[in-house]
Amino acid sequence: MQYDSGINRDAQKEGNLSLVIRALHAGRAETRVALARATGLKQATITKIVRQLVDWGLVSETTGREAPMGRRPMGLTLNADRFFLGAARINRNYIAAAVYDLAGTPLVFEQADRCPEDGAEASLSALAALVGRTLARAPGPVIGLGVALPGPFNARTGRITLMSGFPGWAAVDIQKGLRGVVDAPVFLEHDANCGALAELWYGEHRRDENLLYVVCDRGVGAGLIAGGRVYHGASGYAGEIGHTSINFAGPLCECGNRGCLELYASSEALRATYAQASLSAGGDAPSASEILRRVRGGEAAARDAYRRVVGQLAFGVVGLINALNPDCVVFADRMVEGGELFLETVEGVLCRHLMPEVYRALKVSVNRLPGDPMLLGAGVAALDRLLDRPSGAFRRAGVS
Amino acid sequence: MQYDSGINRDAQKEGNLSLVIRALHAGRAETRVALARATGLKQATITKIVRQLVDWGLVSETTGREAPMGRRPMGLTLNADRFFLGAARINRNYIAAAVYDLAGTPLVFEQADRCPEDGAEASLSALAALVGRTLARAPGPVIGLGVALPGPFNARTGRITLMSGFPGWAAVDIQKGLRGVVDAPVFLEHDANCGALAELWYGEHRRDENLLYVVCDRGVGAGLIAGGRVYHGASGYAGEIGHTSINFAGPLCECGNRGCLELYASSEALRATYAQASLSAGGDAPSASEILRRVRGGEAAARDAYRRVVGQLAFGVVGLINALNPDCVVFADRMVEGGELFLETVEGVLCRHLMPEVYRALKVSVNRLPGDPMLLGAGVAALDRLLDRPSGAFRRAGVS
DNA sequence: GGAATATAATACACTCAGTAAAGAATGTCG
DNA sequence: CGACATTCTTTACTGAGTGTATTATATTCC
Repeated sequence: MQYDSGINRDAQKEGNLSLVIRALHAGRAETRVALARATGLKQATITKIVRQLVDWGLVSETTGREAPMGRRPMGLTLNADRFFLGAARINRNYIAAAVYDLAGTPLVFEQADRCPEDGAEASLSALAALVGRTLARAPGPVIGLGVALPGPFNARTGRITLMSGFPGWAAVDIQKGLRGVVDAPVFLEHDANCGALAELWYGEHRRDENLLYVVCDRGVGAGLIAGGRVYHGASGYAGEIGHTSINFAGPLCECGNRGCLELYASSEALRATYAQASLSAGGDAPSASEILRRVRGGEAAARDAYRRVVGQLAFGVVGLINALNPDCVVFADRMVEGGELFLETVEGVLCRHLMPEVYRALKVSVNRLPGDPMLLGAGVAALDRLLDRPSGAFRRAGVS
Repeated sequence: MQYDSGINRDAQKEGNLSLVIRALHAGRAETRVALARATGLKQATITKIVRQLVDWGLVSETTGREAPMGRRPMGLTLNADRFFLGAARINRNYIAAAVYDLAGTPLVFEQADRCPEDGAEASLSALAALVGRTLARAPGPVIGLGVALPGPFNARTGRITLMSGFPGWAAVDIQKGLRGVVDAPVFLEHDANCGALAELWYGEHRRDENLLYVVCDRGVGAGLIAGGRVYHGASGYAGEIGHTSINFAGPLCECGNRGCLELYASSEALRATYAQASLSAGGDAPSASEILRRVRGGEAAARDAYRRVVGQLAFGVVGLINALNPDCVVFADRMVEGGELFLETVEGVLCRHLMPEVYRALKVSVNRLPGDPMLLGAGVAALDRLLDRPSGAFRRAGVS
């Protein structure tokens, strides 16, 4: 396994380029002097680097804001509309593709239902076609394609390693299957990590280095950012908390374990809890979306069931927070759509079960990004990795 | 907050120096060519760097092993006995100090009982005196002092932030208190992280990048290595799993939560379980050490109690493993001293409660380092951080 | 207005970490 | 011995970052 690799002259330059681009994107600096301060590099160096970025068309100079004294600094802005990011997503229910600009604005978006019975080969072809169509409508050069996968994957082989509901997918090389339709590098990422990245780049937590992104719909998973970088763990299973037991005497799960979090905190759990509580076992249990509508509408039984299930989700997340001590936790996906009751319940549980010192320092929030945050995050994942070698990404595409 | 800082020429050089030293220490390369391959740097560069290290006295050339053809390579060895590491530890029960060489061999060791009633100021003075005495007996230059602390601390202020059994300690600046008695930089680290570092540098897991080090005695905690670096989390509380609830209907804990792991998996829990099971509630419950002796001796009641408590510990760790997906888990401290029964029990629980893909890739082991692994780890913590700027550490001390 | 001052950005010579290329050193093999 | 093969060093070179002086542009104060 390749350990850390040495810093040759190339790595030095690329690293500093990346650093400057990231600082500009995050709004951590808007002038050359500020960049020098933020990076620790000297002004002369920043001048050189910025000139490079301006040459590529990635950065523009604007009239800077007023200064109390001295020469007014030139403002620097990342041009969001000159390079574009491709994004794709495979889900239990659908496949989707999009093109984003560097500000995270979706410019093209397409979605299609997934046909699980089609088999992996055919589904991958369908996704490739969808992606090809979408990226063809991009208004400019697409520098990379990110793919949000519904579960852990093997980064070396480009294959999903485990995912109920995706039989046969372990046999297809997703990265390879998409490389043909795109004239840019393709990057795979777990969708929960995509969500975390989207939050880190475009959400309310851009300054945080340690972020926990909890996804809860039919399953429960988490994306992890540690020290500003995605954390995958040894084999890509970091954050797979859905099958962590929160009750060792609980009911049997399909995974063979007992009392898994998914049995207590998921859309299915919500349906079961609601059906049982409302005693309406006569008819079919309403869908999770319907129950969530009733929660927002104020129906007492729905709210009770929701409170209970969300409380159990929060209880499961307590263990994660104690393990990771993140700066912030963001919840996302369908289960958060119960209105203000969600955060109320979660914060109540966290307050009771976390150590006070940890709870006080913790920021808890719900996804507020418009659109599909994990699809956006797929684009971010591509950008994040492209910034390991910025010149490779922007120089070529910039010459137009 | 200082984000990533730019790579100036200095950082480049120091980074590559560090990389070479780490590669040599880990035995990942023993010749210049191997170093070039391992780091990605060119041979000419390695020649320069190695010359520097030889000048400092850190590296020696040996007669290399035979080669099938061509010139025989010169072997390179890290001189373990030219620079030395100071280590200190504060614990519930004792304070300790030691001097290690770079091979992790203890050369000087002193220990003293802690007097909790003395107050923080006096205890710190006692520790400082102990450290001073110990380091004075070092056979050569001590390049840094690492201090293993019994709980989370604030790296900025040098203060313990929370620790039951350490009243008043939040008010004293430990780093400052020790800086006076040592003519070298002082570094603080959580003792669980120290253990993890010791395992990473001198244990059986030197090639692993993600390591989980579980410490269990009167309390339960964990040290985390992510991507080869210690992971602290947002405020140093990462790995504090002792007060994670594994049973939301469990008994009340002193922390205010219910069913905390510490109530089920600790030396106190072992005593309680054993006392209850053996029905010997008439007399005093035997000490944990005594029970562990009986476990090794084969007493059925002791083994039953031990199995149960260790099983609960493992159950608590399952959540951590699912969250982090480490390459390996190492258990340490008093609770592992039950002989082969420990690993048997732990592996049984992990096998049942982890996802098969995660369990299969996971290495589980028990601390086998001689002596006090966390005291050794304190020294490693110092070394690890000194290697952020190797020239600062070795150049000065090398001129003798 | 004009001088003094302050801040931003650039120009230019310079430093030195890393490198390409050639050569020296040291081994095996026929 | 000479023909390889491999390791290590030397030399001249490249170029990223930098110190310093200079230029550009603002405010302030007389």
